[in-house]
Amino acid sequence: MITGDIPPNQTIYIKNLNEKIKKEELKRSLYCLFSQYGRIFDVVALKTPKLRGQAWVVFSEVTAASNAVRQMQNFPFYDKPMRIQYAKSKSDCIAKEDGSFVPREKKKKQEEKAERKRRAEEAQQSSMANGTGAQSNGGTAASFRNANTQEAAAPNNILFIQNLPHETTSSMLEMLFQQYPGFKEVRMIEAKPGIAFVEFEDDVQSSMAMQALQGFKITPQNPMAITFAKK
DNA sequence: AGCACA
Repeated sequence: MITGDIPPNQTIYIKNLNEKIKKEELKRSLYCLFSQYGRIFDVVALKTPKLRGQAWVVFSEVTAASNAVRQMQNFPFYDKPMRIQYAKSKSDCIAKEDGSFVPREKKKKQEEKAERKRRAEEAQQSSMANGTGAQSNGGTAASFRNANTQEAAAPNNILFIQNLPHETTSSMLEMLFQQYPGFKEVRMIEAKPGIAFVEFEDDVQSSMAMQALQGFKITPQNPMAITFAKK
């Protein structure tokens, strides 16, 4: 198992990222790519010699992180398969929320280790208690994501689009999606307004389109919620 | 390969 014995954490650690991608673009793309699994609090990436090619994505829920670890394992991202694990420690932005944050200063390695351990234990405890602190802002793409958080779909060349205005036509969606490589077709169902399926050649191309158009608003009230279609 | 938050 690639996750080894690292306990579940709401933050995932990603390595084997393409080091040529600029930090800001990398963070944006990771944000888009992983928002399908749940609400993201933060994406951390540094280009220092020790930390390039790696990133942390902080989710609001451990379940979202678990889906992401499973489903996106080895996903080809900028031509390199992502290697994903749970992070080894709690992210600062989480610690700040739950009050356990202590600004770090230079410490000896011994103390550092002890602190790691303490934090990991804390993380497990709080995932047991499982009080959900995330408030949903109903009506946005977030609520659709939440619906999919427990059972996320694996990457697929077909995208499932929700929250479209009922007036949306397939030619409108074609205009939007055909600008991305690998586009094949849009399918809508008369009897089910508000949703659509968009097919691409493969799942790399479909996920690039998903990243680009996630949350796209046809009207201000209708941010698109894009997930992979279920197989 | 590499586990941070400036």
